[in-house]
Amino acid sequence: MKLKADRLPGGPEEISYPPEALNQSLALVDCNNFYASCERVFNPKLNGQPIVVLSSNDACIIALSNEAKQFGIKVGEPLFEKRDIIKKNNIVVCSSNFNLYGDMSRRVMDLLSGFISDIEIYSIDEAFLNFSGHKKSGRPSRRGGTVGYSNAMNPPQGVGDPHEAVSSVNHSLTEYARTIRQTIQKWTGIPVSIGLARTKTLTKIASKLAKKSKKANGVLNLIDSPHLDRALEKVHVVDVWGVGIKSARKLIEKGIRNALQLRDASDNRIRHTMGVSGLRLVYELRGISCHALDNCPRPKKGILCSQSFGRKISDIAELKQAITAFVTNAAERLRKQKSAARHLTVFMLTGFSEDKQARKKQSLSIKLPAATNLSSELIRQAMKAVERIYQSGQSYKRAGVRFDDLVPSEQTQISLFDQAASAKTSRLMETVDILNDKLGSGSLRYATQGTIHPWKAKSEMVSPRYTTCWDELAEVLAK
DNA sequence: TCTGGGGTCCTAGGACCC
DNA sequence: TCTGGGGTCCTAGGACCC
Repeated sequence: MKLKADRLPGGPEEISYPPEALNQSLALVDCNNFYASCERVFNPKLNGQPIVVLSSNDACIIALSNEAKQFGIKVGEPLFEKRDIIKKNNIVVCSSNFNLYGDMSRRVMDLLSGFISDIEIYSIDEAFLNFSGHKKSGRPSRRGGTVGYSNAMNPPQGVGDPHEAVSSVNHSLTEYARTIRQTIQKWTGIPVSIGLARTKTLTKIASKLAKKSKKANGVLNLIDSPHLDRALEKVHVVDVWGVGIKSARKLIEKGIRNALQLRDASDNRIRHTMGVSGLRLVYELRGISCHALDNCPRPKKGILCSQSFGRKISDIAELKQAITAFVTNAAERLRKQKSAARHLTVFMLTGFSEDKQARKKQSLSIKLPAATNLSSELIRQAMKAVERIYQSGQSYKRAGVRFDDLVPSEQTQISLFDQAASAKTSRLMETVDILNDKLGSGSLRYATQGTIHPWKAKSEMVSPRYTTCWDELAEVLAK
């Protein structure tokens, strides 16, 4: 594909990029060490302490406080490999507590939405904000709010000399970001870093530098900044959003080591090394937006439930119990977003082999006779799949189920013959969902799930669900 | 003996993200 | 002894068609 300067990579050639691809003012708000920070909010004894937070099954380290990072521990490393360092340095170890993190995330995002309506919640601890419309404050946005700053904190609008106006608006944006940062810290206890720039990829870089730099004090504005090139030069190529370890190796081989060199590399070279995604990324580094802000949450395209077992499992009955539980969980989420699946995949993995690398994976994908979100039907199909791929004598350490090819549930085709029975099952599902929502997930279960779960994951060092469970509220002692 | 070419659709797997 | 879980997008290659 030949690219012209004013065409966006990956799109039809006749589409030139829209003017708004060039002059956006975006921000990325990124919570610092989010899980570790959540643990600290309700347990101030942890302030200043090194903390690591574990994945499900207490297996891997998935988050660290700054203090813990200093000991050279990295995200993704298995706990058992770091036991010595943890013990020696009195590092606090927490099992993950997603009830708590999810609720804290909601609080942060609610506050952000109060500041600006054009917001994309990108992950549990990050959101992109779009300030591009600030000169037209008051214009209705797609979400029904207004584009621009909230009234209480409307910054001065630039007037007079256009250059001065831009820099004045830009300055006020930085100040506004500081206000946001202070408010989040004060109201939720979560520290955040904010990066401002023309494209999402550049805001990622800005927020990363904001986090590191003492001078930036948590906010870095790279919009029209004379320091942009120097900033890009500081960022190693593997730290650029969208460059993983595989691409980084290839780029380094070609002498591209930092974000500045990546930005200035030729289109052909990048297209050849990293494909069209790489090209988009490089355009973003040049200030041309290829990843628009998406402020409208869309239904998932696939829904997955998988888990590593607390111990190895070789009994097919136990495997079936686990898979039934996974299907039930994923089907609940499927119905929640009002989708039905046309495709179901069951997979099972052995433990790691002795060379610590290869693990055997068996999987089977089934095209369902009709799109469905009924747990009973999905379980029936999944059980057939288990029977087909299960190998007696094999011991499994992880399994899962995935629904794909999702369609809106009202589009599902039901044969006339099945219509009455299916309507009845749908009503049953609705009731089960309502009750489980009220009484707690898993209160009503299919019998095949069983009542004893030897495959359940470990979670031995979990903190209380301070904000989402009445029995586990934080206690304050008054003396 | 000689063994098209272009198109579409589907799927598995790779790479990446948090 | 002990190696997470939930996603998205892209690509290559096979099957199939004319």
